[in-house]
Amino acid sequence: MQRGKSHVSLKDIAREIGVSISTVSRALNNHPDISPEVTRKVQKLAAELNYTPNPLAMGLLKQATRMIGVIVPDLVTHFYSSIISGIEDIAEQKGYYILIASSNETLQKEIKAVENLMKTRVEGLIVCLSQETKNYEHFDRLINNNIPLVFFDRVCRTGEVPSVVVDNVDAAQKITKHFYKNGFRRIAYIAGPDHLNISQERTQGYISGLKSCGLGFHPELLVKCNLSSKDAIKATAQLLNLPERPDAIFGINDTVAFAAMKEIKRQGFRIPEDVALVGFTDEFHSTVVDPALTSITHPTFEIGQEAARLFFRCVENPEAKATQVILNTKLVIRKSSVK
Amino acid sequence: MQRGKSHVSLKDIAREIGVSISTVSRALNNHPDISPEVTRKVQKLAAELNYTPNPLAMGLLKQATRMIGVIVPDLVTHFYSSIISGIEDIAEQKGYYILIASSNETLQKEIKAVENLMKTRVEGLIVCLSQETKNYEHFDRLINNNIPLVFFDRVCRTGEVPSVVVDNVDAAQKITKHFYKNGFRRIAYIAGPDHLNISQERTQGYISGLKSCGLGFHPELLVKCNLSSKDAIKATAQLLNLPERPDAIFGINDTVAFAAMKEIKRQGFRIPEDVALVGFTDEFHSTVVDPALTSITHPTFEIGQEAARLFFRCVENPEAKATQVILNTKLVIRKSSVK
DNA sequence: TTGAAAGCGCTAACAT
DNA sequence: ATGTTAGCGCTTTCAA
Repeated sequence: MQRGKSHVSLKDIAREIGVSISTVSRALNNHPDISPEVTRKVQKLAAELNYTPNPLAMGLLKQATRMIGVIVPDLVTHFYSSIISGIEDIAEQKGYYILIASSNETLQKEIKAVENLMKTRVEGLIVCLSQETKNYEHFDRLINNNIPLVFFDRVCRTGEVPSVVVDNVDAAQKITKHFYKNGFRRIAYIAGPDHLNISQERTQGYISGLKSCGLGFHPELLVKCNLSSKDAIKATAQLLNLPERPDAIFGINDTVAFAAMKEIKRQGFRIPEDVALVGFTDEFHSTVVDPALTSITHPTFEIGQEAARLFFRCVENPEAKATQVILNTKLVIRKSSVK
Repeated sequence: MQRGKSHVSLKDIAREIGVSISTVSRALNNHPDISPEVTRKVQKLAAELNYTPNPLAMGLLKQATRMIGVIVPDLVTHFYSSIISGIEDIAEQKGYYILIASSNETLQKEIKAVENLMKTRVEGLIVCLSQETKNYEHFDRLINNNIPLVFFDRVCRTGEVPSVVVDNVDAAQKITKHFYKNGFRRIAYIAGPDHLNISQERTQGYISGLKSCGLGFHPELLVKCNLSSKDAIKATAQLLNLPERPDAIFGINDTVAFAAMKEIKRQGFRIPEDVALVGFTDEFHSTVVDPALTSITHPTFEIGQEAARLFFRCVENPEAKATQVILNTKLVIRKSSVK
């Protein structure tokens, strides 16, 4: 068998059996007009020859590629990998494939990824914004063309675009209260860039959590970083060097939490005796580190599944109005935050 | 703009300018026959309308989809994510996209993944075998049809299929010798399934390493597991419960190394004082755990790049004979193995 | 019950 | 210098 001809087409089957291409097509689709005998013969041969319809031809004809583009800030974080698995799970059930691209946390690569994926004629996009993204023109173009689009975790344009998020305010409150209950009073928070919804919401939960515990908000205990390991270490150092050191820190996400852990240890502080730590992360790594990290765990697989479900709702009903699915997080208490 | 008509075609441009479709095609491809004026006009309009050639149409015509299928045992391990980034890096330069599938370490899903990817008409496959795979029929079908195929890390059919691996024998020897140099004498090894090349080769390196240190090989110090966390914990427990406990352990890969670390700690042993530990892993996690894990680091990104390069060699020259690229690993010494 | 023809978007051989 | 035609694989109207 030759390269480029390794796939059987309707033509091959038609020639072999001695009927027209259209008859073969109908037979394979169980069209009632075709005689049972021909249908049987065609289907038998097709099975033998391992016929599968050419998706390029179908795509061209139906103007539907059955492909979804997925853009994530990075591929090497368990958080995104796991969400992707969730998307894949639902997509597979619908006979769709996903094309994965990484923005590497930069706006420039995100724009490029949108362009490239649209070039390949994906039917739409499922996206988690890069940390740099505060300009949404590249998405507005999709919105205006009514191309299916779903955001998850880091979202924007929530009025027009369906999205999946977790209840960040609640999560951050849970953390603050947990610290309080365990005797910590100088609770610090390492946030991310202001324009990200996750950062804003968690900040809001942090502050309202402090209030409801009767603690004041001390601006010096809220530091920001750009979500990179390096910057998170700097932020942690800044906190540890305060005249009045915090006795508890929580980080906005995985990367930040682990970086904070490294820096706290490096400076010779004990966790949780000197500084308690809580992360915002998924289940995987929290138990590998030492001490095991108390953290808000995300239902990552479900986030992916929900995002995919919203996506197919868009595909099937382009007029439907944008909804937001809010999932709950869980505070899993481990050693890093209990004296 | 309507759904399903959000992409401009040659026809649209042709109609607008009042020339034929082929003229437009030629103009866009800078065909010398076309008058400079028409060429200019066409290219200008194409740019304005954001024309991009329809890859489905091109794929149909050229019988080349510019897509590569990639199958990995799982998506949530940094090792594979990082390799995928490497593949993507080269693929992007060549204008190819990759379609990622996970076998979830099962043969059944691997077969399914091969089938599905072939159905989408990827031009070929880059694969790391699932841990269950010892039957290669699903790949033989590709080989016989001369469909581009490259294996990495866990490989088979190396005579016929190009592959990228690391020097596993050497790596395992390095570990054994490192243990010896640091005063450890009862060196244990947690291997994987026998049929996997990586397991065989590392076992071989382990044994020859022992020999070259003048240590005997004690069969009870070589245990096997199926590469799952759970099984690796069992294997570790088995080692720790030996009448004569090993004073050093190395695990065949990331998952195993981390599981071993957990179990050693859980049983109350100190690392490295009671039991030293070395992992076979990539750089990312080794420094997050405590104590930091000495390990053989894989050049993951390069593995991906090399695999992609081999793939394109197949595409460009289908007759070329299968070569194997062997990359070197590095032993990075951290606290877990030095008393 | 079946076949012929058109068309999805594109290129290339073959006219003109 | 440009247009026409055929064909990549498939479905679907229209004809028979």
